[in-house]
Order: sequence, then structure tokens, then C-alpha cells
Amino acid sequence: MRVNTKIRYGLRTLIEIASSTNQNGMLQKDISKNQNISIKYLDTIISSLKVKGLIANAKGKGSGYRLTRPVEQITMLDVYTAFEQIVIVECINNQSFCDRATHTCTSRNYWDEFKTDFEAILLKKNLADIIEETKYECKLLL
Amino acid sequence: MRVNTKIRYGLRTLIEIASSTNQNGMLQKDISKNQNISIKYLDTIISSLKVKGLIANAKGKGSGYRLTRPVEQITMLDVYTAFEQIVIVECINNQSFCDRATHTCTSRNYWDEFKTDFEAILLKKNLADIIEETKYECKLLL
DNA sequence: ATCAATACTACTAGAACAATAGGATTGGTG
DNA sequence: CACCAATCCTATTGTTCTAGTAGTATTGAT
Repeated sequence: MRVNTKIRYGLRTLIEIASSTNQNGMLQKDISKNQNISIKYLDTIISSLKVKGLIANAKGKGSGYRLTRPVEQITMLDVYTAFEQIVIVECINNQSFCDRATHTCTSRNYWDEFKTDFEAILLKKNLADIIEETKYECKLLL
Repeated sequence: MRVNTKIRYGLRTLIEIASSTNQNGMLQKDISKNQNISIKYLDTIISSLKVKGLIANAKGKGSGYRLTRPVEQITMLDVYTAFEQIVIVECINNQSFCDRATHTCTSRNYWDEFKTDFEAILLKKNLADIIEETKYECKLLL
């Protein structure tokens, strides 16, 4: 089990945006600079965050990115699922995947419960919690 | 997030072995037949389970596989890690991976805690629990 | 009209995953 | 002892996923 790069960078990007004191939000190039992520790669990350609705920007020069909600209302589940679906096993979302799925099948039950637990650990922390713990300066990190 | 095939098949294999009433343990070819896993693929799965020390067999004809411990003492964390390491992020196990890791870095703290939580949800269930919930017949499954 | 910045689409190299193949080894049995 | 069924071991294959780059189109303030 490994958390992929986009999720980690996505979190860093959100922390960066959340920490911005600039009235106009944060420019992509500044996030790139501060977080040491190539502007091109950041492109795809920001795009996912926008699609997920976690950040927004006015168009045109000088208007940067902002969070669409208060930090308390952005959970790690929001961040995670901006980049990757939580599937666990195919049959949980798609019963027709396995002809046993419609019968009582407890491996399936196990993985179903596992999925709930997994989501729960992502739900229990929000951006505010994480930033609070980031009082020590640390810009470039996982 | 997706649980890979080996872990899922590995669980099924262990359930199958645990359920065997045969005094001599369970033969690979019978697991293969009952669980509908090709004997060759099962080869690699059984190999991992043996390396992890969850199952063992006497050598020679007729002596099948058994669990090395009571079902209560085999957790899903044992099963999971027989096939895949729980890394989460590189720097948790290997501080030299990132030069920030040695500083106070709370993204790292977050993922570290995440790892602990992730392991906890695997630890909380053992094979006995899962088999108990498998009273309903269901041989071929995830 | 220009220009700095973002948005969009496609691509590539490498790693991981799922599954198979072939031969070597083992040890009980005729 | 020779045989054989079963496991053990190493390598290979095709596919999917991941990380990151490239190029171009679009936008809107100046």
C-alpha cells in the first residue's frame, strides 16, 4: 500500500493555497516554486482539484487559486478521491462483476467493511487539522 | 485504492486451508479446484504464504498445507503483508528518502498516523472472524 | 495586439500487476 | 531402483498504471 504522488502533491498544493495570505489567491507558478513541483505536473494536479471542486480561480492575469470551502470542511477523503477512486474490490460498486456477489458472500462483506473503515480514517482529518500540525515550517515535503 | 488479486486470492486460499477437515492438510490442486484459481498462479500465492510463515507443508506426496497458527492468531495484516508491503510514503521507513523527513514535517506526521490507522483496520480482524461470517456457503469469491 | 498565465490533449518511459511456462526437485509407491 | 505426481523455482509475457513531459489553445488584463 502506497499513496501515490498526485495525492501527496495535491495535499501539499492545498496546504499551500490555504496558507496564502494574498487577497487574490495563489498563482500556479508560485505554488510550483514554493512546493518544488514542476509547473507542468502541477497543471494536472490543479486540474483534478478543480474538477473535484476543492479549488477555484477567476480567469485572467493576477487572479490565483482559492479554496472553495473553509479548511475545516475539506477532509482527506475529499483530497484522496480527487485523484483516485476508492474501489477496494470491484464487486462492491459493481455487483455484476462477480456472480457470487449477489449471493451472500462474506469475503465481499469483509472488503465492504474494510472500505468503510478505510474511508473513515480519511474522513477523520481535515485540512485544518493538518495545517494546525504544520505550525513548524516545512514547505517541501511529501 | 484497490486491493490486489494476490491478497484477495491469498485470503481465499487461507480460508480454504483453514476449512479443511482432512487430517493431512490440503493439497494445492484441491485448493486450485475449489477456489477456481489456476494451479500455476496459486503456486506464487502459496509461495508467498509460506515465506510469510502462515502455512506449511511436509514434503512428499499426500501431505498438504496447514496453517501454522490457530485462525484466531492470523490477522488480516498478516495476510495483507504476505503479498504487499505497507509503505504509504517512502520517508516513513526511510528517512534519507527526503531531506525534510528529518526535520519536523507534518505531512510526514499525517501519513505516519495514516499508516498506523491503516494497519489498525487490518489488525482488528482475524481469520476466525472472517470464517465465522462465512457460515453461508460461498466458495468462489473475491 | 501583446503577453503572461492557465487549460487542454496527447504522449512516453518505466514500474507494477496478473497470469503463464518450463524445468528442477522431492519423496512415496510399484 | 525407476517412476510419477506434486511442489518448488526462475523467467517471461502482455497489460495496465504511474510519473512526468510536450505542445498548443485559450484567456483576459494591460
